[in-house]
Amino acid sequence: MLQANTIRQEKERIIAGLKKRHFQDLDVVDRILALDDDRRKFQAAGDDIQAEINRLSKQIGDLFKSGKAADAAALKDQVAAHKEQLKTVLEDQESTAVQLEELLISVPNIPHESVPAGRTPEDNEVFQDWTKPMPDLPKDAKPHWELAEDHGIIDFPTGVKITGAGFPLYRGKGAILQRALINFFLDEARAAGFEEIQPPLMVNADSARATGQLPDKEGQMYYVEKDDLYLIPTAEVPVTNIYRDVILEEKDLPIKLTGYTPCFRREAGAYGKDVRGLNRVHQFDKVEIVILDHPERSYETLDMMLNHVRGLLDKLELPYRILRLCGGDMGFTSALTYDFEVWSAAQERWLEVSSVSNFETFQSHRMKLRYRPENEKKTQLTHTLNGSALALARIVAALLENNQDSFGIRVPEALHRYTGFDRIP
RNA sequence: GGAGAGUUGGCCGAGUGGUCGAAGGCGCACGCCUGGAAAGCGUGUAACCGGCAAAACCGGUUCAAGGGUUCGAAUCCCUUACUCUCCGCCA
Repeated sequence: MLQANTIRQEKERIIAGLKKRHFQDLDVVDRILALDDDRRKFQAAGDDIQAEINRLSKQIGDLFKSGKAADAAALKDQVAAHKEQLKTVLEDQESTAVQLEELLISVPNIPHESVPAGRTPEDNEVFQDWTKPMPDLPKDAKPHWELAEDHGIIDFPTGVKITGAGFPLYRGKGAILQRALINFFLDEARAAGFEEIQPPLMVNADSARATGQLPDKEGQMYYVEKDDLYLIPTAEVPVTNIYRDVILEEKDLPIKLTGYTPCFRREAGAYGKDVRGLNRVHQFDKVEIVILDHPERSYETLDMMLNHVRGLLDKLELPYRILRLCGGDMGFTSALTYDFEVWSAAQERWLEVSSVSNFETFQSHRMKLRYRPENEKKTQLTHTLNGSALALARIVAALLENNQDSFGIRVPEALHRYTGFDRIP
């Protein structure tokens, strides 16, 4: 969430940014500034009254001690009058603050200057295209859900029986391939200097709010009412929240974390051929990378994360392209997002497998994640970044489809030491 | 799940109505001492909001969270969360 101060100081930039997002309610900016002014007026008034009450209370104490109870009683009446006054001021301040908070939380992050204009996914900029040849598939090439069934490695119907649609059941080499990919991704992240985290898979509302899933994506998360907990839609939530309400030292930055978790997403209302098989599921595995870094170098860090993901896809020998999301298609909390898409040869479409974003201070403000600059007293908000590195289900879809031949499926070499086999079946 | 005890600053810990943003210790920073270090000595060491664009300074808030009693609450009362101990259950 943006800070009222930032909006006051950089009003023009904020409005331009909101326009780029095609955010409708532009005069929310003026309403925020007006409420913020009110809030500060109420606070100044309240502080003055409270200071007077504090002063009088001290006097009363002194009077009692020196045995002048009658004088004290007169002052008590004064305090009582001030308290009445204070009560209404505090009520006004509180309701103003609540309204201000509601407005602030409704405002999305401001896009980075490099974010392309545009409204829909079609307007996203192809930041890096695939220039090498595409896989040459046999005439009777099959989509991954047929391949998976043929080779008995993913059992969709039994997943439906046990749980419901969108909960795939992996068997035999299919299950091993999952494990192999997870270990491969984790090892690569560790080699790149990320600390491995194994976080809780459920989070409380405070955590979901801090990273921005609440209130924006409430309907996307599975919610356990009895215990008031949410199943995580991504490791980003528990991993970033490690540093909620923390003040770091400047020298501690950057902090680089990685974690594998299953991810749970309700994906309500999604049906049809675009979501068949592994294209969109309610539970999938993902290795996430999270970085907390200094505001001055967060965009270099974003580039570094891009390189990390490129390396993974290169090693998996998958054709991919990178999109720079346009203002209208970016997530609510992000300032700049790159999506990685792999080519799914049998379906002849691109599948999103990674989303790498810089949130600047949007999450850290909600999260109260700060750092103390060297030799300075005042704390600053840290920048937070994260990316998938990588999400499994669609990677598996592409691996199966792109590497099929008339005998089965070839496993890319980088995975052999993890799978223990080089072909399916 | 049942019973009991707790929750105070970066950490440990004192504090049962005013002199408490909070003793003391540890840690950390700076200085003295030293050839250099350790030890010792001294000084300092929370966050947030507002006045204010910033610094100095001033005001306000914060002793798990929220509410209440009181002129005045870390301290008394209520609610909630969490932690620990014992019992029960258990991968």
